[in-house]
Amino acid sequence: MHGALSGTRFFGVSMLDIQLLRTHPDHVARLLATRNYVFPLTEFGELEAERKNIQTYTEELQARRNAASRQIGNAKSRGEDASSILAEVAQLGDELRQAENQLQQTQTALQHILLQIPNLPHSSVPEGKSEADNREVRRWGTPRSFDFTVRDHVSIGESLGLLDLPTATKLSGARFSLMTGGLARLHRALAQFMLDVHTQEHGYTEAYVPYLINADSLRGTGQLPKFKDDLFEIPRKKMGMVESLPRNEGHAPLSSNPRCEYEDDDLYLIPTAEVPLTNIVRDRIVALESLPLKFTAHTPCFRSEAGSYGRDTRGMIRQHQFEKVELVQIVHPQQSYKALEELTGHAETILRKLGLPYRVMTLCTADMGFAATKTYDIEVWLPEQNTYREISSCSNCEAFQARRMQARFRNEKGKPELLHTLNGSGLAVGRTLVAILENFQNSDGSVSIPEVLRDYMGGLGRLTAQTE
RNA sequence: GGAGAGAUGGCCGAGUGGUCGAAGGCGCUCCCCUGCUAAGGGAGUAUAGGCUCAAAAAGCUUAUCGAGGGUUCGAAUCCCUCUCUCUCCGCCA
Repeated sequence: MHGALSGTRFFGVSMLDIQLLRTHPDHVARLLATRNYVFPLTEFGELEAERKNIQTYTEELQARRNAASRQIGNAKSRGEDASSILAEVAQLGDELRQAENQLQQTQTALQHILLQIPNLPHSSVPEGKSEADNREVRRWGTPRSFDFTVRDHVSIGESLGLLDLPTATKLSGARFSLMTGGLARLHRALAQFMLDVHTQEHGYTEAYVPYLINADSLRGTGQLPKFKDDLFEIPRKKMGMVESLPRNEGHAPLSSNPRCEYEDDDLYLIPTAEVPLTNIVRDRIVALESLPLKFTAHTPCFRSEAGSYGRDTRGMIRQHQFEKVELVQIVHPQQSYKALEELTGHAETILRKLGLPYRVMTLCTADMGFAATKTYDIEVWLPEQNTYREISSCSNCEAFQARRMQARFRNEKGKPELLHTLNGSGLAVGRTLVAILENFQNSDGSVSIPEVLRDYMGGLGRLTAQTE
């Protein structure tokens, strides 16, 4: 019927608990401010009041119409004359239609606000203004000291003849890589190794997932509608001319659909496997006993990185295409912070096994991603840059994504309840490769291969210029 | 790509304009009965939103039968568009 008015659809895509927003808007605004997000309190308040009025009025009219229609049905089934009720209810039509349109407009306006709001930070997250306020939690490993001049991964890879960035640029453009021989194999070995550790030691279920994904899924995890520019969009070819025919015969304009401005048939290249893995539970009510769900997948990731031109332009640190082994957990709300610690530990395990020094940072309120309530970044030591660089980001999203996805479980009372979702890189493969090249470089230009990877490398102990 | 058939609650499945949020069955929950088990009897069993309310409880109400739109006083049912599933043909790794 009038689906756009349906509460389920409408509030299903809001990100914060709408009740919380209504009852404690000031509190929410204060928390959001710590994320450098200015919540339009006044506008929200006004729209909310308007919504309340119109919705009450609309539903009242609907109730009257429904009652009248029922009477008509009754009368007719008894063979009585219903024309007086019919005439009475006929007047309702215009009024109702108008009210419904108004309600829809208000809902849409409200929706625009709601869709932009990031998640609220957890109380344990340090307040801060920039990444400078992130807090170090722990450090592992000691950066090696070199008795020769350290080189960066580009220089190492190119002099080995295994990394060819100019050719990648010829093939595709800036921010793509071409690796060959032992380096390509090392890259593959890393992904295999990570997957094996997570499936065999950490209890994750390996998944093979689509790399092209729809708008519903991206909305579910929070990439849409706000971060559309960061995505590669694949338009569906519709060659037929049929499309030029009018699609809607009714009066309702297309734009009255609150979702349509970013809803389309197009597919998008996944920016991370978090999207397909987390969306596994979208529109599902899972059994309590099945929790926690733990998935891992090795996938390419595609990012247009529209906002970061000029950062990390050299080398493989920031690419349009890179590989990642992703960890996703779908958990009981009471378990999610414990799960965050575990998941972060799972990612750390990879670095420990590889022997790469790292530190763990708690991101401050200003530096967290859109969907997260709390995030640990794991930063690996890069000797040439003489600093730690992000190699993994592990987040608890609490019910933020679950609310958008309508991902629920049946709780102890048998009632549906929103799940909590977590994700983290375990790890970014390209950056791990960079870290290996730089940390394990030798004075003769070769690179030692970490012990745990040698089985995956056919026993090879080091990459040399001759490495095939 | 061509031709056809479908999409209903946790599951199966009925329902072609009115009292249908939806028969019946299965499952599940509670109660009764039986010494235990099995069988049997009874009751209940969708989700989301809004309003009243300090809150809870409760009450009233709206929406939802793949999605969106239309017709109608009234749509699971009629019309249009889309998505997905199945069968056959073609093509293909």
